[in-house]
Amino acid sequence: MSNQAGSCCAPLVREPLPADSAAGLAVMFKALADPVRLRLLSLVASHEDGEACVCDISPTFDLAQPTISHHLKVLRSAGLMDCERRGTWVYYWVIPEALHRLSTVLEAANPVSDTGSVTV
Amino acid sequence: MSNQAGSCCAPLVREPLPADSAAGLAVMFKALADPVRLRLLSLVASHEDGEACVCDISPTFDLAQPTISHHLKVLRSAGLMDCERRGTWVYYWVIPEALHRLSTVLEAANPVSDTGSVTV
DNA sequence: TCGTCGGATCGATGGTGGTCAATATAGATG
DNA sequence: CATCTATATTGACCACCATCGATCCGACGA
Repeated sequence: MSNQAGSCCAPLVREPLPADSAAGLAVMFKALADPVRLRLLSLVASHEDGEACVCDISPTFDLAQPTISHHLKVLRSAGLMDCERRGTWVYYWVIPEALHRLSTVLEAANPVSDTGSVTV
Repeated sequence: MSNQAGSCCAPLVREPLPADSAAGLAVMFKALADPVRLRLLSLVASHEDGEACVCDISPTFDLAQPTISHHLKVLRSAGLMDCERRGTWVYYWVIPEALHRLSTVLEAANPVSDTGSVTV
């Protein structure tokens, strides 16, 4: 839910961002606006097979277990991750398309090529 | 300040994000975690010559003037924008390198090829 | 069936953030 | 100097959020 894919993928330096697109993007950026969640995302994404169970990544943080669970839920609600239960453990993985969309939105008009010349 | 350029530019899906890098990135993502600021950034960046004075973009929002000023300050403190006074008006512009860094960090390892197969 | 373990949910709390009215500052103009 | 305009700063208010302890649920093993 809350995935308004499609018209919100133009780099925001190219044309003014519509208000509704901005609202949707803000939800995702808000999910990234926390050091713990950034590290959680990175740990899961860079883990073997691109997925990890909570017990693998929890010990990395000096945080109570409900706090980790809360952050994972935020990332999942924002559409950045998904999870699945396998027996006793719950595995999380990153949704690459979500990251890709955000990456595209942030692309600069002139991606700092090595020419060094600016517009003119 | 708070610009630790260099080691924080590897896509976070490639390797676990160090805690200090995560803290720095979180500051920037936090600045983007608001619809008004996303639209402000986009309006300025897509404006003529890549810069705009506050009076150009303020009327777009139904917000009080101090609120706009506050959001612009957040974006500037995060290193995403800079500004300069020219006579009566203050002009803002986006720092492309900052956007580029964030864009790089969010790059997916496998940019969603159509194969659908995972890894291997 | 019972106890244990992994993980999610609930409720509370302290801190942070978005917003505004009021005020201050800086430049332009008379 | 007086005054107007454009923008920033201050202080306050309310909402939201990160965190925790307590509790609950689902799966496994004895």
